[in-house]
Amino acid sequence: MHSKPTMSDVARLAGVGTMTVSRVLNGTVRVSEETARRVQKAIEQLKYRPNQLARVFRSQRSQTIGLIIPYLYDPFFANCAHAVTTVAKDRGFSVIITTTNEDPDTEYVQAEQMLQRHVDGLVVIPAHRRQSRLTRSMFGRTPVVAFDRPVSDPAMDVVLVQNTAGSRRMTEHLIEHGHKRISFMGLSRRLFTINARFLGYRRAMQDAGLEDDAYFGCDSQDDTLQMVQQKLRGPNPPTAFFTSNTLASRYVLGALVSLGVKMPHDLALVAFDDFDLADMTSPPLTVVRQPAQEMGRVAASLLFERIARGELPQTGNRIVLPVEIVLRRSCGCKHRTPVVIH
Amino acid sequence: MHSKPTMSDVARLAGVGTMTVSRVLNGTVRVSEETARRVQKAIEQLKYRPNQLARVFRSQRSQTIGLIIPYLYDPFFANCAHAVTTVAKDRGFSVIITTTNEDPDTEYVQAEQMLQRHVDGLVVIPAHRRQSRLTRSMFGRTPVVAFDRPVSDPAMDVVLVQNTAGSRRMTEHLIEHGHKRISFMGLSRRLFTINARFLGYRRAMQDAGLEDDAYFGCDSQDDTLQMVQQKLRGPNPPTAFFTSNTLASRYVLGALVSLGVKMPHDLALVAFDDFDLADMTSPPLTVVRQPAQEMGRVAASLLFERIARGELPQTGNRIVLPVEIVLRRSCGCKHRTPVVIH
DNA sequence: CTGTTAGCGCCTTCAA
DNA sequence: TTGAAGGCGCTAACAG
Repeated sequence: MHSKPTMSDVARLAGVGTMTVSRVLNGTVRVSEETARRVQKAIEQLKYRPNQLARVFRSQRSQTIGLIIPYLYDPFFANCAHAVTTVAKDRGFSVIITTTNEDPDTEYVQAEQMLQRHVDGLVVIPAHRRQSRLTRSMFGRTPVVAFDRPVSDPAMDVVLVQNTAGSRRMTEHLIEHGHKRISFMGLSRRLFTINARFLGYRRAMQDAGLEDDAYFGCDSQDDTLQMVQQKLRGPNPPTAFFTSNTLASRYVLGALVSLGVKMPHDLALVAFDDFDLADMTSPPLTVVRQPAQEMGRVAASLLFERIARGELPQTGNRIVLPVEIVLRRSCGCKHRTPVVIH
Repeated sequence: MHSKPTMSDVARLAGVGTMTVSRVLNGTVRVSEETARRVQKAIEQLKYRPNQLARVFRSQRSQTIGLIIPYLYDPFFANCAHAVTTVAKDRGFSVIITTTNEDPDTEYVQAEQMLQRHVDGLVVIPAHRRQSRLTRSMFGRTPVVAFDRPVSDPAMDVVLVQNTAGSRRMTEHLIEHGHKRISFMGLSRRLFTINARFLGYRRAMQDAGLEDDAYFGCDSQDDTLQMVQQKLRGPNPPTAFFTSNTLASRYVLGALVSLGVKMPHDLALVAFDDFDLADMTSPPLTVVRQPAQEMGRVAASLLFERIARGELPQTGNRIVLPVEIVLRRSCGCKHRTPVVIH
C-alpha cells in the first residue's frame, strides 16, 4: 500500500487547487457550494485526513499542553491529572503526560523535551521545592502553571490549597475535643505541603498554649511502627495523632491497628488528605479533604487563559483553594454519617 | 524578542552548512572535531534547541505513543497508565494521554485525533466490549495494543489478566471454608472483566454442585445496600459475598458495615482487585490481586516491539497475566499477615 | 568530511 | 471565488 493521501491528491481528484481544499477543510473563507461538494466527495473517496503534523509544523502551535507530575500511582496526583486531561479534551487540546518520580533532573529533561515539541503550555506539579530546577526563564514565551506546590519564581502562576489553614483548623478541632498532646506525623519537612501543614498544626498548638511534637520520617511501615510505639510507651504519650498525608496515614493506621489500639477511645487520629475508603476504616477517619480535581481544573483553566491571551504575567497569580474538614469518627465525634465543614 | 534560532542561524554563526549542524546534532556521520567544536559553540551561544516539530514532520515519526483509558481517577487504570508512561519515558518516547469515560464515541474521536497526530503506536483500554468502535482497519499501519479488556478484532494484540481462573480459585477458597451460599456482586455483565469473573465464579460453584447467585447492578451505595439487605433477610441468606471489582467491594463493604454485620464471623467477604488500604479495613480483605502496573508494562513493551519491527501481526498476540490470591482475614482465614498464593 | 538541492504537507500571501 | 508560489525547519540523497 502507498502512503496516506495528501491535500494535493484530494485537489487533483476534485480538479481544484490545494488551497480550495484547505479552505473547505477550515472554513476560513467562502467557497462556492458546488466546488465544496466536489472537494468533500474527493475527501471521502480517498479517506483523506489532514496531516496534523504538517499543520502543527506550519503554525508552530501544537494544540497540545504538557503535564508533568511526580507519579500516577498516587491517587491524589491521578485525580489532578484526570481533571487536567478533561479540561484539555474539552478544548480540543492533546495532553502529553510525563512522570518525574520527584526527580528534579528528570523533571528538567522532560520539560525541555516538551518545549522542543512546542507544547502551547505546561501544567506542572514541581518536584520537591528546594530542588526543582524549573525557572520561568527556561520556558521562553510558553506559559506554565504550577500547582499543588509553589515554585520559587514569582513570575509563574501557581494553584495551591489551604494547607496551613486546613491543618490549623483540624488541629483546633482535636484541641476542642480536649486533646493536649497531639503528635504530628509526616514524611519530610522538605516537602512543601507537609511543611505547610506542619506550620498550621504548630500555630494551632501554640495558640492553645500547647507544646508541639512532630515526627518526620514516616517512610515505611516499619519506621512508623517503631516511632508510634516509642511515642506511646514514652512519658506523656500523645492522645491524638495528626497524619499529614495519605501515606503517613496509612502507616500510622497500620501501626495503631497492629498495636491493638482502640480508636477513638484510646487515641484519636485525624489525617490530611481524604482517600477512597477512608470511611471504611475502623473507625471512619476524620480528614482534611483537598479538592484534587478542582485544583487540576483550575490550573488547566488558568493555563488556557494564558494561552488564549498570548501574554505572560509579570507577576504570576497565586490561587489558593479552600479545603474541607470531613468529620467522621476517628477524632472522637459521633456522627453516624460524615459531617463536612467548609 | 525574535523567534527561536534555527539550524541555519547556527550554521551561519559557525560558518558551515546546515547539514553539518544536523550531523553534529544527530551524530549520524562523522564530522571533524574542529568543525564539531565550532558548531557546538554556536549552538550554546544561540541557546539553540532543535525544533522537534520540524523533525517529526520531516520523518513522519513522532516518537510519541497514544494512551487511551477510561478514567484516571480509578487507581487501577492510573497504575496501568503509570507503567505505560514509565516504559515510554525509558525509550525516549512521549505519551499523549486521553480519557474516554467509557464512551465509545469519545474513544473513536480521540483515537482519530491521535492518528492524525501520527503517533507511532497506541495502547488502549477499550470502552465496554460490545460498544467499542475501534477496529484494526482504522489504524492503518499504526500498531495498537489493547489491554485489560479484549477487542473483537483478532488481528489486534491484547494483554489481559486471569479473570476467570482467578475468580474461580477465589470461589473455591470460599467453598473450602465451608461456604455453600455465595453471592457474586458486580456492576454489569456487559463489562468484559466482570463477566469473565462471573464465569469463573459460576464454574467453581457448578463444579462443587452449588447454585450460583449473582447480582449485577452495584451502581451506587444505596442500590447495593438495598440488595444486600434483601439478600440477607431472604430465605437461605448467603454466608459469603464475592465482589467483583473495587467499586462493588466498596459498596458491599459499606452496606455490611452499616448493617452491623460482623466479618468474617457472621459473613465472609472476598473481592476481585486489590486496593490500597484493603488491609486496613476491618477485617482485612482477602482479594484477588491483579498486576496493574505489570499489565501496563507488558502492553507498552509489546507495542514498542511492534513499532521496532515495523510490521503488523496477522494474528494478534493474546497475553494473559497471572493473578495472585491474597489471603487476609475477611474470608475466614486467620493469618496475622497476608498470605499470597501465586 | 562537507555543502547543495529538494521536499515532507500545509497555509499565508498575493495575484487573477 | 480561486490558484500559484513560497516557505515553516529539518534531513535524505547526492555531489564535491
